[in-house]
Amino acid sequence: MDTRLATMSTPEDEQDEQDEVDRIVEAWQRERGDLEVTPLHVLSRVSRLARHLDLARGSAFAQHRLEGWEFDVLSALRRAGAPYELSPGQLVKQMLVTSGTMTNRVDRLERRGLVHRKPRPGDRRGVIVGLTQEGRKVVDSAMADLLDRERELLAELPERERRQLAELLRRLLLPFEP
Amino acid sequence: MDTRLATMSTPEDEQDEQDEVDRIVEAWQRERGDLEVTPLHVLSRVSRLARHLDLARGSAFAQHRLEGWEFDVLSALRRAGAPYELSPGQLVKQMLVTSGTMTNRVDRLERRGLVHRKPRPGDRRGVIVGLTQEGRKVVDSAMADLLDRERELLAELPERERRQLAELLRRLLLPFEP
DNA sequence: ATCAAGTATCTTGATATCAAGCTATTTGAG
DNA sequence: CTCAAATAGCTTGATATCAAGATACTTGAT
Repeated sequence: MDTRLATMSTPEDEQDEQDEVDRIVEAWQRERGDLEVTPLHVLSRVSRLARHLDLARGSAFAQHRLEGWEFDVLSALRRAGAPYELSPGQLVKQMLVTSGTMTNRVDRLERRGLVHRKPRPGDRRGVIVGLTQEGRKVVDSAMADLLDRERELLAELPERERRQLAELLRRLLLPFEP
Repeated sequence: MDTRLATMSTPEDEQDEQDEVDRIVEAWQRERGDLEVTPLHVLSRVSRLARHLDLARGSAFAQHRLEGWEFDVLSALRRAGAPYELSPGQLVKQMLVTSGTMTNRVDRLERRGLVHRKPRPGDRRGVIVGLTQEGRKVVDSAMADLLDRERELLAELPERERRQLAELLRRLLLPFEP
């Protein structure tokens, strides 16, 4: 199959080449002409980009011996501000994971000395998770590296388009998190 | 905290309210004024939207008793066109998973009668994975439901903005998949 | 004062995933 | 023709995740 032909046949003449999603949409149109598959142009790209981003994050954190999910927990505590403490329940809400998952994450981070648990004063059901000094050091340097890596990925787009993109994504996101 | 105040203080006066990412960026700016955290405006939204999309996909597939990863495999076979066959290696390349993962996925789909394996003619190392009739029926109806659900999510944006968004995402994606 | 309902966290069992390595087969250099 | 390297798919062991439910405590209605 010659992709140059396909490029010629697109309605708007973008100078850019096809990406994987363009090929997927084309295949669906060939196979199921009866379906309106254009939503894939936006949402499949969101999924695929998130997947690549996840892999990039993984490599940015590797130097700090951190998994992506470990960073997520530490950074939530870090940006909460001094004294860098949150309950497991608050962490669960921010990360869209189950409580069992969070128990496991905190267990592991505690074993590595990056966070500590303490009883919550006045509510004996409750626990407070806090950053250790080591934890804060690690998350601060990992965050700097993550931002460097993210800036590289965004280098494709000039400032104006970045803002546009952020605004369009916000509008899709708002129904989920008002 | 009163979010109405925050809305007033944003530099550009968008009529929309804050989303979770705006709050995260604000928190980082408060805690680490020295870091340039604006990349999060795009990339954290991509991650979060992908997560929500994943959950939405899950509920769209539930009626068909399909997991998201099962649909991914079936749909790759479906859009390959008749006779709906691909090698495990081709499936691995399309989905960014390891070969062990794919073996497991195909095993499970085979047990459910949605795909079948057969030896590849002329190469005795090789295997060909193909859709069964049942598999094709299931993926066709699941795809229709998925697109319905995706259209709902995109209802926020008029056609013009959808195209814009797709084009901006393509530019970020191209370096990964030329 | 009592107790049902709600809340906060943890436990258990199942499973999808990955990294690393294994086996069988094909390819290509000499 | 021979054999090292490449390729294709599978196996194994470890782990992060989830769903469901257990445990312990708090709140609120009566």
